[in-house]
Amino acid sequence: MTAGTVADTRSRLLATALKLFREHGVEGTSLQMIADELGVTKAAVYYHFHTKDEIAEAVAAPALRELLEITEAAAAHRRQGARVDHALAGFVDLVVRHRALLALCNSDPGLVRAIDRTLNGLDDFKVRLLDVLAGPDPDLELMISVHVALAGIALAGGSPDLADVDDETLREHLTGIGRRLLRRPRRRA
Amino acid sequence: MTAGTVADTRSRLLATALKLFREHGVEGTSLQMIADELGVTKAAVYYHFHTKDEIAEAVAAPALRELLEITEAAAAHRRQGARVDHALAGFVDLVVRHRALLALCNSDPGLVRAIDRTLNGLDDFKVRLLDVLAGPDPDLELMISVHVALAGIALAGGSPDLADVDDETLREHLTGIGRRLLRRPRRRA
DNA sequence: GTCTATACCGCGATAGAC
DNA sequence: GTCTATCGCGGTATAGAC
Repeated sequence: MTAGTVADTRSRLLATALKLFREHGVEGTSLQMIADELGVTKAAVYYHFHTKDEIAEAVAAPALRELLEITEAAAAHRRQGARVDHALAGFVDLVVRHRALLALCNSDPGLVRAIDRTLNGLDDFKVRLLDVLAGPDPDLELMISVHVALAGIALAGGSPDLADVDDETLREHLTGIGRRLLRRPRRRA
Repeated sequence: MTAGTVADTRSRLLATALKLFREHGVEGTSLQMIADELGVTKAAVYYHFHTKDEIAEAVAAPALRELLEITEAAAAHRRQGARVDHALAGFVDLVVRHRALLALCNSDPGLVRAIDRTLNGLDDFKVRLLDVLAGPDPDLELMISVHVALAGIALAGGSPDLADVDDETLREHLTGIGRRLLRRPRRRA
């Protein structure tokens, strides 16, 4: 029997959307294009997602959920040093693994807007992560360093110039740079 | 006599556009809104700028021109150390002075897109600046550091979290962080 | 040279038939 | 669950008044 038609159409739709987003950006992709590629009408797309933003959010959701989990897990450590290590390593890893998505965010912030409009997500995550990385009563220098580190790592990860660096190498370098910025220069073994 | 009506309308238009862009973002600002605020019709706006992108470009143009000049001036130094110092100081200064504009870029990359579509600008500038900062045959670590530094400084400068840090203080901290990232830790007097 | 009136077409979105 | 039809608004474009 033809079971799972619903979930199937939904996931086919998401896959198609992601592909088109990567090619044309979020704003540059119309619902019509998605519908045509799927062989249905615009209105059919609306049945599954009531808004273009919802589609963008669904595309970005897995990475965001991961970021939240990493941050919470990091916050659970007892020592501040361990919190920073965990959060930094997790953030770098996330950035490296999702750099295609990040490149999309940078070139087309329609994604960013969609995310924090519908999921109210980015701000919460950012504040929480900044907290964990800066620790209690950070001085101004450290606060600014944390901002530079997060923004710099995320954007550098998504930069087309570094697209052909392999994941492991990029991860190592970004972690090292992050540790220097956050005043934790050396890592054991 | 009523001289300078032309330039006047054009600059009033730009000022109005900038104000509305700051309030609603580039994509969130319609030509109709700009026209209404000025008390003219959409077509009148079209007379001065044939495209919305042209308006966005005109808003960002002064900062971009400055960036180009700084980069070229930096490249003219004889020693690589002096080139880095000049470019870094100039970049940080630019970021700090134009952080309102930068905040706009971050929250609404419509600006970014408009810029490098019409002016073909961002990429050229970025490549040139990366060159100057990384110097001849940079290793991978330095290349990545430069990316992190540029992206991090620009985004941190535009961050709303740091909006109430005064210019001079922000400039000092960003410069210090940049120098650490670019392996030029100490600055003389 | 500067603006108004008017139009076009594609977009995101909605209502309702099948 | 998908379609047709329709809406209002957006950016773009032209003709023509002054």
